[in-house]
Amino acid sequence: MPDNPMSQSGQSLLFLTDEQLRKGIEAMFFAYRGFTADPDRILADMEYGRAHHRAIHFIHRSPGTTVNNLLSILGVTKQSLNRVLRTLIEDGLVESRVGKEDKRERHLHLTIKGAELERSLSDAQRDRMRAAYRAAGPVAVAGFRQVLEAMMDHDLRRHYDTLKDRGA
Amino acid sequence: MPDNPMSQSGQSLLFLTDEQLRKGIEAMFFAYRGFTADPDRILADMEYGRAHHRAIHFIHRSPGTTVNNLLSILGVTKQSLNRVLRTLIEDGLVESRVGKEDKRERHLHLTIKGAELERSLSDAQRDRMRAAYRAAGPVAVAGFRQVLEAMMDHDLRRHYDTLKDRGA
DNA sequence: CTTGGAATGTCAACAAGGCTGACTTATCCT
DNA sequence: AGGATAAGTCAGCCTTGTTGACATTCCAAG
Repeated sequence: MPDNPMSQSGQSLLFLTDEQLRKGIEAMFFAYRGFTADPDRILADMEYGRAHHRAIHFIHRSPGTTVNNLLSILGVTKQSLNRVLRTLIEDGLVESRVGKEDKRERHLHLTIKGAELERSLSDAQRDRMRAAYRAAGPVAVAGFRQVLEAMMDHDLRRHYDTLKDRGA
Repeated sequence: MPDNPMSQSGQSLLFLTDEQLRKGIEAMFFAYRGFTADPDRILADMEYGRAHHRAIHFIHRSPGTTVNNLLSILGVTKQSLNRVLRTLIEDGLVESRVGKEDKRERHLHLTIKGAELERSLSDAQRDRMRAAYRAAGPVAVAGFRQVLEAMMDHDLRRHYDTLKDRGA
């Protein structure tokens, strides 16, 4: 069946061509813009940016996480994170509690107000994701996740997997 | 077959849960970091950044494109693009030719030197993409593209489609 | 044919959010 | 007691986004 591009041989030949790979690269670029567009719009009205969104997301995801842990998840420097964290704490969106076991540590939690913002940001982002999932269907979604997971750096993949199954 | 998560009913119930959507969001976040990591490493050694990479990519992709067209593809202001473009032109990676029909326009082309950098950047990025594609397989790749395409903003999707099939 | 508006591209100045490096404070652990 | 670790801070830099003002060119209405 040499004419059917979906045949085994056709698949194995075509999906790794430079042309296919380049389309994948451009798809990532354009899709990521869409992915961040809705939260960005919400944040633009406040004095926050994408960095605040990321911090809020992962604090919500791992309540009580330490600054150090957040640092390695986000992959930024401590100074960068600290600037963001300081404004979030000052504005009463995030609470920093001295560690009970180890008093050097600070455990981060969202306040009610912080959880509200997290909710509105993730609602917006999930709405788009849901529409994309629905349009593409469950088989496509499984493939989407597989490729993304294979694309991650080893270290980030570890963080992703650690978060992955909590509460699933 | 109520126990098989891959059954029709299981699929249609599970792939749109908030939990599934949140995992997709995190997969996008971590995968995008991997996606840009290799070109970023190359660029860090020079005095360029990700913005230069994007400009070079799309000039390579659409030789002779105007500044205005590039602007709407990249979705930045013309001042932002101009700064990047100016350094690329000064360094002899990009050539800007006054339009023949409309002298207000500037048509952009990569020089030999520019094409060499483009090559090394896209080689690095394609290598990672190829490994991910190979690991996930052709069916997953098709799904990956479907979900990403459904996630794009309408305007960006138009640009993506316009680029999509040239030379494929 | 000229003149005014629209379009294209350039320059100047500023802000967000990355980065490095040096340092302090508090705490833990050997 | 003393080194290692967690967090926070200050200073200063770079990239890359922003807005506003401006020059050039085109085109169409008077």
